[in-house]
Amino acid sequence: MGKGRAPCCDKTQVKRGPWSPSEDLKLIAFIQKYGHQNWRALPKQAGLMRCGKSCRLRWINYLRPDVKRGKFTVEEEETIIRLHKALGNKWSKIASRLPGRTDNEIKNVWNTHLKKRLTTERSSNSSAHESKLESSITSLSSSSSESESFFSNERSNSPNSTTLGNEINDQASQVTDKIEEDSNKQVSNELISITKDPKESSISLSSVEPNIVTTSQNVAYKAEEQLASPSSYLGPYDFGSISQEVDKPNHLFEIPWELSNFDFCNQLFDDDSLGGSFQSNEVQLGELPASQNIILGEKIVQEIEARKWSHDFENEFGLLSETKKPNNDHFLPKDYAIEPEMDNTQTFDFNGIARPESEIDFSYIQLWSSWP
DNA sequence: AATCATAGCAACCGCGCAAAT
DNA sequence: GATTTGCGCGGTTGCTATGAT
Repeated sequence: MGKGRAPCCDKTQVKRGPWSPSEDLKLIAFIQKYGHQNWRALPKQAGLMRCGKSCRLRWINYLRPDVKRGKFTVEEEETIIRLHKALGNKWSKIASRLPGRTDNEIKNVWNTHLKKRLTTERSSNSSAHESKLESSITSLSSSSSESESFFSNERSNSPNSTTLGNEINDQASQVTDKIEEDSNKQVSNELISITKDPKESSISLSSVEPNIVTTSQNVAYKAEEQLASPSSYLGPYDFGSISQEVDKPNHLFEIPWELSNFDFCNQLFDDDSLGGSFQSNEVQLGELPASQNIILGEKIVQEIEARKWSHDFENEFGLLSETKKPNNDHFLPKDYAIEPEMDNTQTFDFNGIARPESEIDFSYIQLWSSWP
């Protein structure tokens, strides 16, 4: 064995392209139980034919329980615009100020919406009459960050800036100078707070940028609310905020919070036929042959599918008692509510096997039921 | 109704830095 | 200290949905 670390992965044997529901499930189940200390080793251990890099990306951008989906709020967009002005394309830095948003998502929003919008506003404003400029300046003074960004850029970047500058009267110049000065101060302060390592920084965000903190606090509060109220938080594919969702398939099924009691994974890992290799977190996953890991992943998926259809069957033939019916049907498509609400103390008997209490939290797992 | 253009977004690629050996 | 890989980041691509003609 030579120097350095082991090779990343066999590029010829990894799957690429869109992730399937079963792959998502395998990844979520594995990370829930074992975490992701080593992305390189994870795919093999989880039974995924994916590069570790791909797994990391999928987890961070899509499957993480705290990832926030849906349209960006006006406050978030303004924050992005401000931070982009200060930092440029430092998407991860910007994302760090927007809890629940990923750098990839922010990057996409910037490239598809914000950049375009700012360009449009610039061009429309550059052809405006003096009176309109004065009007804009008036509105700028009311601390619209987006407009601040536009205006300061306009003055410095527009080819017509000299001509325009001659048209602007002294009073307007004074106002814009003040705005730019304030804006630069604000940007500088943001830069300080962002570029400093949070662990080392003692700078209070609230002391430098009230608007951003307000936004962040809102987002943080919502995130906390979601975590504190499991029944209202459905994770990445949130039916509760479906009205805010864009470009999402309509047919989803969800694994409700209650399902964590079933912990079929635990049962699978305890299965004697697998040599009990997964009986505790102390087990070295690397010791398990890859083929067995793949079998484990497949079994997880199969069991979820079986549960889903079992439930559908019960619904179809009226075998589901009223007391067992889910109380969250209002946000779930009828056909895809997998399991009824369960007594937390009862163990789930699937195919005659009593299930132990769960260690894995599947509460936020939702999957596309129809995959292209 | 069919075709084409555009928008939106998930995923991949390649690079640089940090860390492991 | 040199070598090699892991990880994270920013840029880019390509697929899908939607709108326009």
